[in-house]
Amino acid sequence: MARAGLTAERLAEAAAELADAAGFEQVSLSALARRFEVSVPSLYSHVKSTHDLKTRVALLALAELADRGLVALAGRSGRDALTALGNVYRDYARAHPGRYAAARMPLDPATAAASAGLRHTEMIRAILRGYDVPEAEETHAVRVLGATFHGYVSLELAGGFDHSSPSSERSWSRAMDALDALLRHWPDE
Amino acid sequence: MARAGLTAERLAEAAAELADAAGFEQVSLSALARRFEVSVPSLYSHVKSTHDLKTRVALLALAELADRGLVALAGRSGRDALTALGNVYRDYARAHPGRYAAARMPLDPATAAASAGLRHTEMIRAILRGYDVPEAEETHAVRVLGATFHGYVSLELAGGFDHSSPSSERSWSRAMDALDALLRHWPDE
DNA sequence: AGCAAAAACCTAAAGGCTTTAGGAAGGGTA
DNA sequence: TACCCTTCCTAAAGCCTTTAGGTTTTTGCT
Repeated sequence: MARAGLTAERLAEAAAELADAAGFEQVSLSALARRFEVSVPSLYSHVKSTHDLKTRVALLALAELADRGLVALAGRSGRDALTALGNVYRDYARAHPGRYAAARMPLDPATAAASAGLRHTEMIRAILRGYDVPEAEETHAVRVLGATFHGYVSLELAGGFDHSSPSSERSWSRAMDALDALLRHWPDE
Repeated sequence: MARAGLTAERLAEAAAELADAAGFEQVSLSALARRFEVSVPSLYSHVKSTHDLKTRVALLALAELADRGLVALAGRSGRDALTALGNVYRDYARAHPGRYAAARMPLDPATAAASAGLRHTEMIRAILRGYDVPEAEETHAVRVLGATFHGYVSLELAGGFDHSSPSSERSWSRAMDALDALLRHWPDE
């Protein structure tokens, strides 16, 4: 019988699509087996476990996000760079909620170190170059920016800002204004 | 045979303990049935489904958090109030990670409306009374504060700030400084 | 107290998911 | 061609949820 020609990469890609369509928690080897018309145990030739599969989706999402962030930051600085990167996260989360959820999955330290996670830190750090945040404060500022980006996107995605005015669109824009103002006037220690 | 004397509330409480000890995803009717030495289907007399159970844990956590927030805000204003409420979220998340995860669970609109979620919004709005944020900007500021609180706590809980200096403790303190500064100098529209 | 109805509990069973064990077939290579 | 590695298979065990339908305990009303 004809082979499906599976690889761990193709499985991760299909799992990412499934996650976006049905939610990250719905990702299962069973679902993928159906999708590729293959028996479930066959998938264990490519992937160690469901957790392994999900981890691959997480790494995929982190890498895609970092790629997009890098493109968005090219040639921009200051407020421009800030909103560009913010929009990358927000747009990605809305277009690929399952992948975004995957990217938030806790990774074990070794996997995390080999992931694109560090590139994300670097990108936020790059934004700070357009502002006068003292070097000793950089990490703090990176964490605050990362937290606000992630927190906003995560609350918005969970529907926290639905059905109430003003629109989330407007609040997001004001959030970017606020972060810009914050970085321009970063408080003294 | 003696009855276990279960109620939906007792189940939710036990589920919350289980969530804190083993993770919110580990919450299951099976585990609770073992815990109370009762058959699994018996639990359906008290709870409609696993989803129902998890929703109850979410409501429990939201209410506990709101209660603590209210106490923390009493008699405080400005920066004091800001850090007090921030610490409530952060401390709760660290002491009760499973409950905190539950509180972030997406609720359907009707359930969300009946939850303590609105009290949370009110508490953050109360903090703004200590600052000169224009009324038309209140909702935006509430969302930014909520996003930063949640985002920071969530990233910290996922281990994002482990194994790197400076300490997360220090960054949290600086994050509170930053939010305070932001509210004192909220940017014009 | 007596008794019926409601509530709490049970067993049985179906169906979905993961994972391991062990075997068969496709495809490349000597 | 013959071999071997990889991909795929069936079988089976173990966990989880949920529904169906029956029994026992408790409650509450007369």
